[in-house]
Amino acid sequence: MDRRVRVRFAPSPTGPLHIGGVRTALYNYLFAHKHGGDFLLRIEDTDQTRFVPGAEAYIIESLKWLGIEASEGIGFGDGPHAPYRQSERKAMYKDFAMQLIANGQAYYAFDTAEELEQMRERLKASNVDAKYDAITRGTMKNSLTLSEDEVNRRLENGDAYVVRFKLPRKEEVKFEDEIRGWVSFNTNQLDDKVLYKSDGMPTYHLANVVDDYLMQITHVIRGEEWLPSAPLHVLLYRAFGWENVMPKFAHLPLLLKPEGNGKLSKRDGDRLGFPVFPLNWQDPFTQEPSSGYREAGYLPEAVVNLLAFLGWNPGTQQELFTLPELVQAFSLDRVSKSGAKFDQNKAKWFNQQYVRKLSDEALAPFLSSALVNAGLNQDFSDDFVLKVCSLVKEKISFTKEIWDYSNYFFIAPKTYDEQVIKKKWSDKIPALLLDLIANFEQLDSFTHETVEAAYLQALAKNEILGKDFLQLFRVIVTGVAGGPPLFEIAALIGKQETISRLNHALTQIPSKI
RNA sequence: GGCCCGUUCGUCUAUCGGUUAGGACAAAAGAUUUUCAUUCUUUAAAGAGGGGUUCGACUCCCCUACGGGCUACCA
Repeated sequence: MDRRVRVRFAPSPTGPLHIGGVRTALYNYLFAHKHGGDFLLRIEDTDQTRFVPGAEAYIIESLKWLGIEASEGIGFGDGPHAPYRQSERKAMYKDFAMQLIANGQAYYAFDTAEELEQMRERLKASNVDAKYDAITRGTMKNSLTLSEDEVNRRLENGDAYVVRFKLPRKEEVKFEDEIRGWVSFNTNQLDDKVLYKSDGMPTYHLANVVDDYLMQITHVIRGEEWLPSAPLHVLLYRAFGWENVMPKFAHLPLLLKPEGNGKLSKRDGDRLGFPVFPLNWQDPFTQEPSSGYREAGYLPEAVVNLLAFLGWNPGTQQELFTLPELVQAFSLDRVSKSGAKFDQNKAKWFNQQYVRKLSDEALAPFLSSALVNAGLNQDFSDDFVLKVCSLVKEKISFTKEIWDYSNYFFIAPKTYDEQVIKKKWSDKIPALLLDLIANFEQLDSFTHETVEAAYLQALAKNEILGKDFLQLFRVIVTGVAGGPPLFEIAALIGKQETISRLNHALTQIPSKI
């Protein structure tokens, strides 16, 4: 039985999507495209208490920024299974819960929070696992212990109830995980999970299984944190009689904190010195900001590439992959089993590779927006900006660094690298600068070749060696000790500006020594 | 605590019983670059521990240790 591959990414809108979630979405996307299938985005908003305004839009914007486009679902155009937001599917879950009750696979439970608490306290005191299971269910207030009349009375009365799954006793549940191989659990360890909550919403377990069934999902690719509840899901498919179309499971290794302990969490925010979110985010309740990859100067292609390699590799030496290339190369059996720590250095390297590949035209907007911020955007031509990009491109690792490395093209330096001044300035310098200025004045064509020739001529005349002056010359023109080839910088900023900077140095620097 | 999953250089990883255990990032050294960056060359760096199975184990099995996840009317 060959079914069209259909996978889904099903986040909860409880905050910004963190990169672990992004990677899960990416692997789903890659898998779907690899097999010519569908990738859908479903929003699992069954917990109304944790709903965060803006989170859903954030998730969609993040995926779009990264190019991880869904073929159907919220934000990407509804498909045949709309709605894709579980809160809007609310009505249909109850029927499924009732179906299970009718089959004797689930039951009503009327226990209050206090009663549940008491039960747990009691069991803990006697050193027994505190769970609502085959043993304890007989001591609680549910449709298994209460008379039919009493249950009906309570239901008619509108008493609060939940629907719990009646877990079979001492049963070995096995399934073959696409990444981990055979995994088995004993139902003794599990509890009678709530399937349907007293607020009329399903829990994750019910909604997830029902929706995956209805949406004809063939592969469930999700984080390892779901592994312990996978047997419950398997049992649910059985209880519904859907075992023949049960999706295959693939539980992804977790993304760990770089400093060692624990999985990367939303709460890590900026504490780690690198973004854990794709986009900037501000918590609507606390106003607390969190930074994102986009704003930190990462390119979406780089983020996709580096995330793909956290827990997967192609088995070849190739490390740089475009999204289509990843689709080609991806396979679940090359996903590793153990958690991966995020490595900031490697992330930076990936980004650097992509920044270098950028055309000047593609890089220019990042510089232009910095110019707008500096109020200088009117003063320079597109062509000039493009040339600056070309010169500075290989110096930067992140797009947002471009201004730091190129501001002297637009603004004459106000300060000079002190170490270089201290080391290289001497009494012979002013005369040399004067000659340089004179030579430059005579140039009709101000190119890096003519500038260099004029520079060499002045050096020779003053009997100064290049190694004693070039870096000082650089500092005089740019203010800083490093950068692209100096004569090209001079040629770009032009004759007048270069001369003006020399004059400025002549008047400013001697007084500072 | 219980259950489940995992464990190769500092980090991401290759290896699917026989290799001098390979690559990348980071680190160190050198060359190139008038500078910085780049680039190139080189160096250092790993199978958690203990038992088996086998002619042979990083690879298969068991135990221990360690790490992680789950243990809600959260997902």
